Amino acid sequence: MKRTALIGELNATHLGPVTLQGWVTRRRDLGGMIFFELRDRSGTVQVQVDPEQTEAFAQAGELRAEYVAEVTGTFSQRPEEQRKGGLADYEVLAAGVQILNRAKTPPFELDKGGDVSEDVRLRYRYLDLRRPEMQRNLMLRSRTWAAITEFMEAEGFINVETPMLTRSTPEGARDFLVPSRLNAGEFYALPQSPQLFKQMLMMAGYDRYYQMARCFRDEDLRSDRQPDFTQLDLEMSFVDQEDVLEMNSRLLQHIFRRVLDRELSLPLPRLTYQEAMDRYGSDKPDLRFEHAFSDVTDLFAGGEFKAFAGAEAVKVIAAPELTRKTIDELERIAKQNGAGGLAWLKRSGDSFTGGISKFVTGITPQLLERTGVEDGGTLLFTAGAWRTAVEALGAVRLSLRDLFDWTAGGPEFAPLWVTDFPQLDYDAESGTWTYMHHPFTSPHPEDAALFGTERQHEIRAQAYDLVMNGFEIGGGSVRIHNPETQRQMFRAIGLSDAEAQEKFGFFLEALDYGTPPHGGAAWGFDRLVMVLSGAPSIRDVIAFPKNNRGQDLMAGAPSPVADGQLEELGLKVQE
RNA sequence: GGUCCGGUAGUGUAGCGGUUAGCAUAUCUGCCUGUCACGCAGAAGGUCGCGGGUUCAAAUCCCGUCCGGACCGCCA
Repeated sequence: MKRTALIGELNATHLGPVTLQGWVTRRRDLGGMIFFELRDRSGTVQVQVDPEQTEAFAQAGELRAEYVAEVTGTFSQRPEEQRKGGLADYEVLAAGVQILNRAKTPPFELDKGGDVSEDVRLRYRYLDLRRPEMQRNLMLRSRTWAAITEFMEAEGFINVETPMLTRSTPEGARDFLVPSRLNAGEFYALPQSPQLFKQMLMMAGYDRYYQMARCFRDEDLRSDRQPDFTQLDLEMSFVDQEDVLEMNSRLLQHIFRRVLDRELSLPLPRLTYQEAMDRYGSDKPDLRFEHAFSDVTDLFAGGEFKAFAGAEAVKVIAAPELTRKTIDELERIAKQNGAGGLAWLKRSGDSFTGGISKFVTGITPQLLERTGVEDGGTLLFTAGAWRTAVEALGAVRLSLRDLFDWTAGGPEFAPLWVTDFPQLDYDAESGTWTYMHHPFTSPHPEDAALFGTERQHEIRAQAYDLVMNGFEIGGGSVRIHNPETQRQMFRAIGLSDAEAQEKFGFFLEALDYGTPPHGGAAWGFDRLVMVLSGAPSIRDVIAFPKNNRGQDLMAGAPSPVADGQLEELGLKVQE
């Protein structure tokens, strides 16, 4: 290799002859003298070419953006008045400039890449990925991966791979299916997660397992969701919930040290699901700022404002002064998140005006006291069923965060555990019960007796989520290891023993052969890297992501396939 | 499936009933020996996403459609 150093590694010790290779970022041709910037993944340095170097000068005149070039010359300090700090204190005086390859004019200017529409960036992803910002993200991703495996190996976890071609189970997300040529008419499914496999590894005695697992879910995309994504999957035997939380907290601490060079103090804050929902309207609250709700159900109960009088919950959040237009916009958000409306009040001195002010004359002092709203500020209310009221106001809280930059001045990272998720969730539309986490989650021992009773919605699961900055970074649970409890759980979600046998027979069978108590977690690796890097979208930390429609605009996937391919698989595409 | 925002030279944008469709940058040409988002002068570059409608006249108003993004549904 002719290259003597990566550009970003250059420092005072390199003064003297160097050979560098990279891409041309920018050329400044002064006529009698040419400067250009040479860039590789580690950094950028200025190259100076004097006309006395006839050959080099001629070559430098040919350079254009994104040409690949090799420079030999002398790494030197710039004239004193031209030093701009760091690598900009130095420059390379070129003796030779060689064009290694030419480049077409790029479809967008790389140093404006952040402002270019994302479909253009995705179409030319290999150019987008040349941008220093993207290279930083992918290098941070690599360091995060390394920190994880380093920690897991040191903690005695065993890395085991599980199949990518597996069996479709109707639970959870929609499966990606893969037709089987050797078994015409039958399909594999790509794994939504290695859940059952990792539990069987526990049964098999590998009492600490981990894997960086690719997972696949055929659901609609979001800025933090891709159809194929990466999980840190882990599972431990002979542990209780505290053991799992403790180990995972130390893992996060380790990642912070290695990747961000920051000290994270443990234990992490915790909220129960109930508390998180009640105060912040989310099971993944953004705690970089407070702005919790106040409960004012009692103040309105039986009062003259009929919409609130009989509500299960009336919640209020204090906001700065808002225009009617902003309130209307927030109401739209509240409604989209299930609320019937968004009531409001404006504080003027020691009273309220506007909105529902004529209904609150009797309770003004209590409202002022409980919300602490500033003079001129606005109170925003939702009411109704508890979960609807808090979820809608939670969405409003996040809109206010973005509107008023509420995270400014707060901590950059706010990780916490959310615990005690409900075991079961009632789906009003279908009138059925379903699991909240997944059907292998163990209930709290003291709640298990409620299975099959009217109070089964009160069963708390030994399930937990790791939340950071309003994103669910990971989650997991203590699993059911008792076959009878597993059957109870299946019955509770409407699966008969026969149906359970049909869908999960192999798993239930394994459960009967001596299953240790076990529990674990899965981390959304892409999301973790997104939050650590401060990127606004998961797509910014994935090398080749898909757009909102699940398309890879560069490779052109998905695509039609040849008739012959379909035939071989025994498939026919419906017109 | 739904709601909202957007689609105008390669890129980013202005224009919102009558413009030669403006600006910046990139590109090309010429000049320029300390620039660093180099500068200066010039040139080229547009089916205003697509289709229909209203109008004397549509980038602009209306309807439909396609495309991108955010969110709801969905995602254990």
